[in-house]
Amino acid sequence: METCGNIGLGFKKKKKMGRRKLEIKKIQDKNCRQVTFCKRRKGLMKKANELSILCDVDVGVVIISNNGAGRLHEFSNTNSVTGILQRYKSHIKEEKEISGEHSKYSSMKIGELLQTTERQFEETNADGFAVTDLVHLENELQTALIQIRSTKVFLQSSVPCPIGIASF
Amino acid sequence: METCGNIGLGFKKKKKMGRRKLEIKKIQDKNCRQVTFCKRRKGLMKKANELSILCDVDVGVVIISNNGAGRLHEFSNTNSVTGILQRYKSHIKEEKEISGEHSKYSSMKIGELLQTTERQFEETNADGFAVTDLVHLENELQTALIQIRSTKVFLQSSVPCPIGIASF
DNA sequence: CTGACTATCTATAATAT
DNA sequence: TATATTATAGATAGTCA
Repeated sequence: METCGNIGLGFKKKKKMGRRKLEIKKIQDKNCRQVTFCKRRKGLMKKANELSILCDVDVGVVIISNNGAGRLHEFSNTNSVTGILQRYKSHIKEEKEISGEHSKYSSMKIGELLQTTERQFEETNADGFAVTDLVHLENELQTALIQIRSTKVFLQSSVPCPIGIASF
Repeated sequence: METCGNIGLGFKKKKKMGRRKLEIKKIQDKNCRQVTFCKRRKGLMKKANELSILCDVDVGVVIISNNGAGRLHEFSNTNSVTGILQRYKSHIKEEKEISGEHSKYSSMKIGELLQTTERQFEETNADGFAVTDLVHLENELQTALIQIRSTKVFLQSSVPCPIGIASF
């Protein structure tokens, strides 16, 4: 058996060899790539968590694996800028629960959501801007984005879209 | 001088001591926290880049430092889900160039943008969903989000908002 | 803030289970 | 697939420039 890394040596395996230097390029062996992905993903998340604690900063990490399903992995210590990714994740999870129940947002039609957002924006504008209103708008638009992305994914994969917008 | 890490030993400095184990909690000494932030941020970005190459996956990292300005640092090897953060970054950069010029989007009023998006969505719907249309919608909404976040930041910092929406 | 230096700590490649 | 092991490559704490 050859090494599965990027060294390209042809030697046969020995028991308990330690790590060897790794060239940074795509790992060709599929199995080894998966093992490395599992390890390094875990390591990256750990580093991100440590950085956020040690230095008191907000950190967000997203990883999307191409292997077939395009699975999403993420770390986030906060809910501000990276909050959209958390919501994205929970939305995907929600879709996988093929129970007929939908959240407040996923069961709303996108067109309605846009109209509501538009109306709320104008109302907000009449009284001048308020941060809380903008936060609300932000959430609305993020939700619309999530729905659009979901729809896009389902169209691309030719799978029936389970959320409310199918009724358009 | 004492060590500035999280060890809490009271010994005096010696020349060229190596690293010592670090407890994962907020580093109290401000200077040392900054140095560690600089190092570990760099390390995290490197790891993220390596992971994306070695394992052929999409990786996005965002770091927002609280220290005063709330600066944004990021890594992204792709433009898909994390693309919004890249655009966010470039938008912030653009704002810092206080030249009177605005991009196509930043000079558009949010209300107009929402109406345009709404209209485009309905037109798209008439012919059924198309991925390219959804991509376009996605971009529109992301831009609206960016503007809302910008406005929010400027409101919170009590600084005049330089982009087009101030005319509302 | 960055950039070295160096001793040490930590992550992880190869491998086996 | 995920985890365990072990030797080693790589990251970095403390420090100075």
